[in-house]
Amino acid sequence: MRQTFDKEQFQKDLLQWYEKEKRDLPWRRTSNPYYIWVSEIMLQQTRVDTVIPYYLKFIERFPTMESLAEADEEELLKLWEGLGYYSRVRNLQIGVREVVEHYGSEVPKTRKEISSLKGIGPYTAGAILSIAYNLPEHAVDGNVMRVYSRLFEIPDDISKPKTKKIFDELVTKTISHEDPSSFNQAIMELGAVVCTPRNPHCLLCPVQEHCAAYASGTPLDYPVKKGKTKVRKVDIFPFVLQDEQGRYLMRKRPSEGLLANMWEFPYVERASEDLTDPQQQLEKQLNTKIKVGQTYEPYKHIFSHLHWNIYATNGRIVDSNDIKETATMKFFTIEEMKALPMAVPVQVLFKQILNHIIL
DNA sequence: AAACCGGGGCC
DNA sequence: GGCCCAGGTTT
Repeated sequence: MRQTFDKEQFQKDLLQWYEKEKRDLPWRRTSNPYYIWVSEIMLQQTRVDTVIPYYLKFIERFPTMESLAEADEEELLKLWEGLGYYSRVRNLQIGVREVVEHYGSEVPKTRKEISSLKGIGPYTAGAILSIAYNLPEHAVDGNVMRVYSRLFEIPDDISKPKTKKIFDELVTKTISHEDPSSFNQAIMELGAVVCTPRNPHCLLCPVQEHCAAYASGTPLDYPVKKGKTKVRKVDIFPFVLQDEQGRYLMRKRPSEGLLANMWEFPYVERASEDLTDPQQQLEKQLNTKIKVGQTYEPYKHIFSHLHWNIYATNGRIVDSNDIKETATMKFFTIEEMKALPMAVPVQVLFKQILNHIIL
């Protein structure tokens, strides 16, 4: 650490600012470690404003760890619908079950024990320990790395796993032992509202005088991050297929991988240079004949690592006796479909169906 | 160490 | 269109 850094004054400036400016968020009105846990999982890679309504619904439905431990996965996924990263909620339930069964329903208070729980990595362990139990543990996320990389002009590439150790140690050295909970939340709050990626509000920053990058006029040079991921483009051909009774054929995705266990309209995918007919592909896959109807307006869905161009068609199964219903391939009525967890690109189609029926 | 895993907001 | 977000797990 550079010699001119005044740790005590830094903590004081930061905590005074936080006490005055902190946002009133639902999970800041509790120190219940289970509620903090839920909020931290939801906040992974997800913005505060998005999380708030999901958090309130989730806590209302599952006010205790015991109630969550007993929940059906389908209901969990439905509550999580639209948040993304659906394995988060399954891991959360697994972790909560471990606490109920092996820790007497008391969230453990050591990094070693809490880190052993499913879905709790180094960041979430530190966040729960500090926020709920007021222990001086580091909780380093993207915000913290950005703030500290500017405070100390850290030249290391934050996309490299090895670099994280530098930030863990810096936070451990500088964290307030009088109020670790507020300290960690204050750093994250600072990163969220002041020390932002593109437009840092340095003139409003409570720790401006402690910031090496500000002194050098280089905040935008930090954090150092490189490494691009190129997105794969795929054409998706979903078929909205009804049987003779007007029910819709839905398919449940595999239990692992992209959008695990979510429901979808059966689709085939095709690389752009492939010329095979999607309808024939699906007929072969389902071993049935399809009478196609109309096509929907094509639309896109962007994942961080994948770019879907979606060309949907509706139609009918010529003879629904061809389809042997299974746990992962069934006909549903509209009302039944409303209870199925569907990812956003699937909901786009479902909403079109609902609108068409009303008209 | 690198790949995988959603979705939305912002510039 | 690219980047970012209160990351963790798997390979």
